[in-house]
Amino acid sequence: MNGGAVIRVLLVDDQELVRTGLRGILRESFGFDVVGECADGRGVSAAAAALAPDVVLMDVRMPFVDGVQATRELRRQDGSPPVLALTTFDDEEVLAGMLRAGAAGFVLKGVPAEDLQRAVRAVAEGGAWLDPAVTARVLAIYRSAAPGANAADQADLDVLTGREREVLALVGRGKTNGEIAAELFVSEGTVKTHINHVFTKLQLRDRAAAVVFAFDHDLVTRE
Amino acid sequence: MNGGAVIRVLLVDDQELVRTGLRGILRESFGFDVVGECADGRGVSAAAAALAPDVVLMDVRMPFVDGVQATRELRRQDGSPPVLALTTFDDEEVLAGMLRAGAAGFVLKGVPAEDLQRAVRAVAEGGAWLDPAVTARVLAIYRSAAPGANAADQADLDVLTGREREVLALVGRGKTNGEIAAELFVSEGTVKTHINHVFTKLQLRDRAAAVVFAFDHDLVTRE
DNA sequence: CGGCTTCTCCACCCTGGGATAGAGGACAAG
DNA sequence: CTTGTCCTCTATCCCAGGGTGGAGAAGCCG
Repeated sequence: MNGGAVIRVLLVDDQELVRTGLRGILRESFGFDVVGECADGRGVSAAAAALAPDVVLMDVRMPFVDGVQATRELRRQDGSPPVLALTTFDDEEVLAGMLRAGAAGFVLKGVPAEDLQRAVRAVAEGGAWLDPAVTARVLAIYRSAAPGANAADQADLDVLTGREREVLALVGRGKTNGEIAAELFVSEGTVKTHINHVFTKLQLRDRAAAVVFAFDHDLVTRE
Repeated sequence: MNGGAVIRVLLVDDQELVRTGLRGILRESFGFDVVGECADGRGVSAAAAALAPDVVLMDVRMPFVDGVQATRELRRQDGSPPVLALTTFDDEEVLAGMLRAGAAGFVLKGVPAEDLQRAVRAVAEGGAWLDPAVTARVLAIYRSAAPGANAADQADLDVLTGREREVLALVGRGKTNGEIAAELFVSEGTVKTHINHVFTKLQLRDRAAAVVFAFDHDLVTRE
């Protein structure tokens, strides 16, 4: 997208002063070009479409349309530039909101100029950037959801045979016995047998409980 | 723990050459003091207890006891120093393993010396640090698990009445109609009525599908 | 007031799913 | 070869759960 050339930046912040500051910081080190500015979230999508920036530097708290909304809207269009979120306070809700809205990075105002430049560059090149101040919280969430989170679950699961695990996974996705039978090319009776074994081994009452179990143990991937 | 004073570092890496390099980098900028070294994961806990470092710089791939194991063992003791993971390749499994083992940071070998110094300092001071190269993947996981993940769900849920949501939440926890009836002090027939309404409104086939729905929409808290 | 929603309950019917008790074949370990 | 595990399939029995249709009470709102 941008082969070592100048990085085109779109600034979005309601305060003129902040925009001026950002402009200054980006001009300090060559390699950046502020191609446009918006004073609030309205029109960001249009500006991005017209100016084709490599990255959008987006404030969070703004009048009319805030950064979260604007980011969500922008990211809905494909080919849209990545967003680097910019905010003064690292509120948990704001952090989660921006990242979930599709922001590729998150920096706090008041970081050294050099860090900001690095963040913009990282995001513009398709990477991600997190301000060290918020990394700890993101990590905490990551740990509770990271792949391999079910290390301890093995203890429960390894009493099951491979086929039983397979069936349980399908039960966990809400399938009926008939569907499971069709999917595995066996008779419905066989499915019932496997399921009964699963129930017995895991002390589950019915398939609803099995679905709960499957989710708790990450046998199914969400949505 | 360390009021602006020198940061005491314990190096753990099987390659003498790497340790030498790290020593060099840390000596470059004053403020660091390498108080000890280990050539593999064995003895890290003992060394940490004896030397009381502010941070442990831990390689991942090592003979005998690898970084993940060593970190897990170290972090089990309270008062143990934070661990900064150090590795050459950013394998997903390694990343997840170290962070889940309790590492407070993750850097790739070959980062600029300055970044390494910042990472060590951030972690030593109780913060966290992620190498920009791995930030994107951590963010991806974060997004799928972050608080407020159910913002868009409201659209589906608000077709339900309060009572229906209540019933659905209990179905989602694997309860039978009888149990739900008892819990809500109504007859089982009433529960059936509510559940049927839920099924109709949300186009769910049976209670297993309802459990899946409940989990997908965070109506139930995991475990 | 009359209409609307929500919550509650009842009665009927029918199917899917779960419990139980088998049995045979494939394959590996001992 | 025997034992054991796993996968497959069969054949009952029976009830919780789900479909349908209706109805009364309470509350809200124009």
